[in-house]
Amino acid sequence: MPVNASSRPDPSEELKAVALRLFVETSYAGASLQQIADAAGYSKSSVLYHFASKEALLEAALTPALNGIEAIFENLISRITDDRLRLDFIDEFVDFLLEYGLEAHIIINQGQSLAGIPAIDRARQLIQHLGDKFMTGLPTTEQRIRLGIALAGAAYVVAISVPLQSAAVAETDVDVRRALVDVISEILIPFHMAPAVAS
Amino acid sequence: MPVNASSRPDPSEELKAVALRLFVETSYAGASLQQIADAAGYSKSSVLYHFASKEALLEAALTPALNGIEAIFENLISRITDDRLRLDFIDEFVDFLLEYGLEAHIIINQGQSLAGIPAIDRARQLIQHLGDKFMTGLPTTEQRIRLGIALAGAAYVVAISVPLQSAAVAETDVDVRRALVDVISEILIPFHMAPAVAS
DNA sequence: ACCCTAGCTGACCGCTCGGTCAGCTCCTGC
DNA sequence: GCAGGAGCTGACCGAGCGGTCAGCTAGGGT
Repeated sequence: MPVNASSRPDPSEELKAVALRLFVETSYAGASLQQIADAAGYSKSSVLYHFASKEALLEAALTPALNGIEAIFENLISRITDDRLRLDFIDEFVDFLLEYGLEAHIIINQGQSLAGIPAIDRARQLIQHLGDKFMTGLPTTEQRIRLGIALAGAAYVVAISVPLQSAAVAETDVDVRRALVDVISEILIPFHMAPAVAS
Repeated sequence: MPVNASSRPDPSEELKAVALRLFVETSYAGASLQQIADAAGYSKSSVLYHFASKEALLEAALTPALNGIEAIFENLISRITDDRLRLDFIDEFVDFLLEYGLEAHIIINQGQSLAGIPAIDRARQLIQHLGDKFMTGLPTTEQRIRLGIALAGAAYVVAISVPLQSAAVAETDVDVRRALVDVISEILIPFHMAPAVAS
């Protein structure tokens, strides 16, 4: 057989997926290579055959998500200064979260403790880039909190709700997607208005 | 001297504070007793003299926050069905976050992996209690996501911004508090309306 | 002067961690 | 049919983990 049947998918992909799940559930430090190997049905040695180290496994697991978010951040400035483009941006960001919720969860919640790992540093740089650009000309406390709640809140909601369903990405997903876009848009819409007068 | 001067505060309190910070920065599994002891200026044995185990240290560090949130959840049903009371609730919740941001961060982001530890289980039970009551009669996908983004997003924003300033809880804190209350209220206000028609 | 306890510590324990290595078993190209 | 590499594994390593324990040192009560 050329590729392979459903019995045993690509071991590397399988390991990355299992590792990702455990890194989220137990934290990077808390998930051991032995646990990952057991959960994937391999030996610890086999994991280290496919990936040079635990850190390399993390990097490999995160890389696709990083490439994805980097693509979304292309032409970031123009995409957030124009109201219609900003809605497009939110749209793509939600799509990104739904596809890479686990990766986002790791970067957001464990990024600080994993500083020094190239992939993590790259991710945090991207996030800071986003924050800087988004805030350009709007550096009030409320704006900062608005962005933080919208993006971090959305990332959290997706990360904890995705593993509950895993497969079956049917109608539920459509509902979730639309609700996410609606709520995030609502939170971030006041960005083009005046400095937000408290009621 | 009856209590003690600023030179050496209560060792237990000091250890709990240091442990809390490291549990957030490095995760519970990733923060070793040795690191905690070093950071607090004690030996590992001394930490285990004050707290029977690493788990007991975590429990002791989280308990005040749990008592605080439990008090806020008193009469939860009446506080969220009435619009004015709901605003009071949000008000107190934000105060809680500003005081116990680190504890909230641990419970939200590491609660799953720490299941089995009594204090954590109690915390997760409280959160589920909140979710159940808040959703009563409003079980749409959007409502669920609204609540998740508002509360988790706020908790995240507070948890990462608090350690940056630590002391100096001056005017900045007032700004942050007001912004948090405004944004959360705005997100949760539609809760008393009809089942939320998409635009 | 005495003891006793609170506070703290270094030495040590069993265990698991991430990582190395020699060697096993297939499958493929020749 | 056999050489060779890809895939995988168990045995093993030093290091660090959480936790135990005997013992040191003050200081207060009597």
